[in-house]
Amino acid sequence: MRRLPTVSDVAEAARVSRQTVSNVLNTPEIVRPETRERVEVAIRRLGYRPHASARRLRTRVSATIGVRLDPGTDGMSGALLDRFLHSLVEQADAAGLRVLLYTAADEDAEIRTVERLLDGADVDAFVLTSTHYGDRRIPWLIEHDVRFVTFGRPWGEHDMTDRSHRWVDVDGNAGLREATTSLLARGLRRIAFLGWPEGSGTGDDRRAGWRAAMTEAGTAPEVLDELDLGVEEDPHDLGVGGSAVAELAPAGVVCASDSLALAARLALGPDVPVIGYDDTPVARALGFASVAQPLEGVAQAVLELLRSDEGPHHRLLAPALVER
Amino acid sequence: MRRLPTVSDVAEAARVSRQTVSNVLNTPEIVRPETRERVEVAIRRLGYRPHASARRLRTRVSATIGVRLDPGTDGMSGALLDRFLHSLVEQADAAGLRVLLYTAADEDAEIRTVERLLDGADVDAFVLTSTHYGDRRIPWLIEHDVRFVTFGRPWGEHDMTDRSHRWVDVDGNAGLREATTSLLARGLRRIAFLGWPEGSGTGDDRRAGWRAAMTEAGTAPEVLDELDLGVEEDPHDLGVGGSAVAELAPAGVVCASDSLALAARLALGPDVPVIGYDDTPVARALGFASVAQPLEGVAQAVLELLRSDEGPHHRLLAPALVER
DNA sequence: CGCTGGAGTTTGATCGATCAAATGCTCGCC
DNA sequence: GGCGAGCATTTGATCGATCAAACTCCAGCG
Repeated sequence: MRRLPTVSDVAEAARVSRQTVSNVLNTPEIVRPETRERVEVAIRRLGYRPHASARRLRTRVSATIGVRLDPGTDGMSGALLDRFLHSLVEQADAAGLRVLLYTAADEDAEIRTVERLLDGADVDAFVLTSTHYGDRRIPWLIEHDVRFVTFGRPWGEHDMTDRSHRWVDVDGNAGLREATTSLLARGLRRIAFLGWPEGSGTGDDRRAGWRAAMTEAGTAPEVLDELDLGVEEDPHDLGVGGSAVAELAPAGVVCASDSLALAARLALGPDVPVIGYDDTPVARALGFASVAQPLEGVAQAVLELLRSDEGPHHRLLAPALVER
Repeated sequence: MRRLPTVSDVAEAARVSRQTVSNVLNTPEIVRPETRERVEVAIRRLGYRPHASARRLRTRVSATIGVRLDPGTDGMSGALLDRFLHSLVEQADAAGLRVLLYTAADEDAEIRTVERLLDGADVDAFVLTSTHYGDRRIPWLIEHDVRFVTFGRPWGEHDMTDRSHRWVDVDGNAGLREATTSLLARGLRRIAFLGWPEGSGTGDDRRAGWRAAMTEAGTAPEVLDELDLGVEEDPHDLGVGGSAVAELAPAGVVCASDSLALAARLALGPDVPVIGYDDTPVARALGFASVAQPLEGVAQAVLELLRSDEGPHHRLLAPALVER
């Protein structure tokens, strides 16, 4: 394979110095227009492309984002991460950033991996998904002054407005409120909520959205409690959630996930409207409504927060109800 | 942030030269054991980690694999790629390789991206998924002497035994044969096939597996043709496949995908056994059997083919039927 | 006329590693 | 005793880019 052209080759061809070529690439505004033009022609003619590793060595910037690929996500929303990743890579690319994947069995292993990636100058910022209660990675990253953004708010623990922790999240509360409202608008009153047991941040947030909309519509507290179902999600058995919701004989159901919605749908049949969460292919296939996360928007927000130092350090995006 | 230790720092601490430290890391067998020991102690004490970019600049090897994240895969098997990616990253990490993602809108854009990644020494090998009939990327890669492996055989076009194209694939034919045989073993005879219209490599391969098993069991050709359904898959409407398969009133159905299996299942009810393909969460949730691709095995095979120059240049793996 | 300042460009050093060649050392053999 | 072979280690150059400082013009001004 032929030797690739370097800045020096371009410099020679354009009869300028290496540094001027470098300037044309990095700070074109300080180069006189006619010189710049000459260099740009030479770049195109030689098919020059900067050598990323050489640049990284010198600048100590890798322009690469590390993203962890979670092991566990074997649920129905595995495709969710997939779509998010796709948007992220697409937009990162447009911004001249690369996306490097890594995995780790547990948090400690992840911290070691992160250390390795940072020291090797492979990666200079991280995007974390599926943060959870008491996540040990967050304080470690903050303490080591590592740039990162999480997709998911910090539940509990430290202050949500802490500027050292940048995060982007989707407003599940608003999502369920909208879902519930849409059923209320159809004249339905007895709308059940099928979610997970209390204790998970996202789950409780979604539940609260349903409660708010129902309360606003004048539902009595004891009815609300009756209609509120929290079940452990079991990918191998939809029965639990299904039979529980069938017993209530609700006029409609809003759910914390599409797989719960699937359980409800199968138990209740197509005549009782069911609304899921995440708008997975299952929802599309079975034709029930679902709350869709704006993943492109999340990806965009993540990149913006990673790059800027000013402005807000967190972003809460509204999901959209996909009616069917 | 403190300055990271370099080879020179380690060399000084161990009272040897830079090169000896480098040798301990890369070719430990040529270093005298006691010297090696001293250097290793210094490495641990200083917490030294090689600077990946510096090494890449010098060696022109990036130890990074580029993987394209497809845009289209919005079907039910999007999670498939996800699981494959996870295995790949995990195993690549164990082998000291990194995985970099990229996207591209079309094949030409992908070729340009690949060029950029290669020239920037960001990536030195590629893994391509979802190869299709007449894929222009393959000849380009071969011609430019780029190391790559595809997950998916070359359908049609050039010789499947061509050593310049390394590939790994799953034997869908064997998978459907096994699925069909398992239903035959239960005493069922009228087993339908629900797949895509003829013309797709994977689809026809799976169909052929069903045909082989059925023919072996003594099914007459005209019955076979009657039981053979090819429908366009439409994620928004399962009706087409469902009503077609219901009309046949089969004793069992084997399908080319889980979403087709879902359509069959919904149309026929839980009493007619249905077998899907890909073992997605939907199959698990609804409790129908499915042919599972051995994705960890695929990832392992991909890495083996990428690394070795000897031995076979392609690998066909057998899937496993997951009964339920 | 000479001095200052700034825009535009060039020069030399550097990032952290590995390669290629040179050096020192020990051992065996004539 | 001298010499070549072979092992272990060191030295100097290099990969391709950017940084920091130096240099060259030329306009503006007292």
